[in-house]
Amino acid sequence: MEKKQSIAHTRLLAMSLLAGADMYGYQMIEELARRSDHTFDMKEGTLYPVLHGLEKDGAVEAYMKNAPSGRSRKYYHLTKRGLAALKTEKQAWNAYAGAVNAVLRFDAGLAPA
Amino acid sequence: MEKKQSIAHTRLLAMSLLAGADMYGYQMIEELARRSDHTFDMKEGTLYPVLHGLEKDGAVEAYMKNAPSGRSRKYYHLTKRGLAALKTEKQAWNAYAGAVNAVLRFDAGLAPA
DNA sequence: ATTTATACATAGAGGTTCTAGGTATTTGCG
DNA sequence: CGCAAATACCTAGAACCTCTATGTATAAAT
Repeated sequence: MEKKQSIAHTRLLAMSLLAGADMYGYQMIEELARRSDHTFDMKEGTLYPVLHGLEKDGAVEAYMKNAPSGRSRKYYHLTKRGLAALKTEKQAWNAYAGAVNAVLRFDAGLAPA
Repeated sequence: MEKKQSIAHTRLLAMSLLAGADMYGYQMIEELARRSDHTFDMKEGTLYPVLHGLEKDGAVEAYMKNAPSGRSRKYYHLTKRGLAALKTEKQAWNAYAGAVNAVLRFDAGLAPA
């Protein structure tokens, strides 16, 4: 019974990655692992459907581009709409994380007043 | 199509509440809303099954107690085992939140080096 | 040459939260 | 008092999300 890794907020993380530069899926997984110091090890079966969903929502646009090797890769670009969605989801994340921390602090006996 | 509120980490929040004092389910929902400044509005259909799961795992113990009104309430108490689980899940939350923030900071152009 | 890594993709399993419904007691209000 | 609202518990099934497992194909490594 392996423990599930629980990467919620996949959309947020994906859009955040694409805010810096266009990337292809496989690259995003590697970058995410690197930037999170391997806390995140997102699976392909998780990311690709999310990317397709973002594309359907108009948050990202895909285009094919050849690597120097000649290999074809599918790059994703964050659209203006996607940038707006990212901003919204960042705020939601901050509210969520802040609320969890508030509850945890409370139990630690650091209740305000 | 109402947006789902996504309260992951329900177990963590529930155990954290019980770390401060024994509580009954309905009270936990109210307390959670209060301490999170209404960021969390947990549903009964979410909490009760989670409490039953915690009980099955030995993380909490339940007992009935009458309110002054005479009404019977089911209180939950965090066990030693539950306290240990809380500690573990707190660390997991901190790692998770830290990793998300690291990725978000990266996109903000604050990459280290 | 054959294995490994890269790169994309989807179906189905398993887990989590919500919706929606049910039951019962207590409080508030006209 | 009578009725509505709030309190308090509970569960089944819908909906959603992530993982496992698998498939295909190309490039790199040995």
